Amino acid sequence: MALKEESYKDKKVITIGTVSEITGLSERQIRYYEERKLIFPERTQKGTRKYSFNDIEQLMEIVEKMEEGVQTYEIRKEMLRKEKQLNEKTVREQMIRGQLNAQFGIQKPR
Amino acid sequence: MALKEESYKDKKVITIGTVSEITGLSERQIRYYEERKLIFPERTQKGTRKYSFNDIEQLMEIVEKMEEGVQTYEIRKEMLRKEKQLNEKTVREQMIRGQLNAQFGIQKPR
DNA sequence: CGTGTAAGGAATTCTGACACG
DNA sequence: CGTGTAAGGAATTCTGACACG
Repeated sequence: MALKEESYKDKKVITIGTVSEITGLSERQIRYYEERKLIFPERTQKGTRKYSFNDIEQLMEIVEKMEEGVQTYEIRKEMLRKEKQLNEKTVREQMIRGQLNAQFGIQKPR
Repeated sequence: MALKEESYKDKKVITIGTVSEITGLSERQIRYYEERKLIFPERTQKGTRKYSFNDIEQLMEIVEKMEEGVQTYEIRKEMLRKEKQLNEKTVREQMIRGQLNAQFGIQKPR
């Protein structure tokens, strides 16, 4: 798995002006979508927002939904739903892994 | 090839303050290494420097060299040398590809 | 609801220069 | 050579609010 590359995608290093340029959204819009809990930038010590490439992709998706007339609240619900599914999937996988380990896994030496 | 991921690495989106934070270098140092042609940030319309993750990695390497007592001029020479090697390799590969194409490649229909 | 805008302040970035060495 | 710093100006970002609807 390209873990190293992923770290670039998730690192919050981009200022709002640059995000605005890339996405074509106004800073007002970007801050508003944060208010509606659709994106979660980090803050520097002085309070400046920092976004990741992932945030930018998320914003692109939001733009598409908005163009379809979907409201921010609906977009948020959809996000939460998908997150929940992902969590359930992870739990399921870990349970299976746990059972496999119990039967065939490496045991601690006694 | 992970082209999409590479695009994150090469995209110039990070301001000098953030680069300074990540690398531990002062802004003065970062600007100086640019003056010595060791890194090549882009500029916004208003003149603000923008760096990529690649630039940050390059800076990390520069730091190591500097700690070994290597001067910026030497580091630059090394960079140019490596670049030249890469170019020669590419040319060589393309020549081989060209020859293969001439003998076995897809021909334009007559 | 989603977004524009003017307002005032704080933080960021830029350049050219002086300093030390 | 490599880096710190004070200087002055320009551009960025932030928040809370009013506006339209």
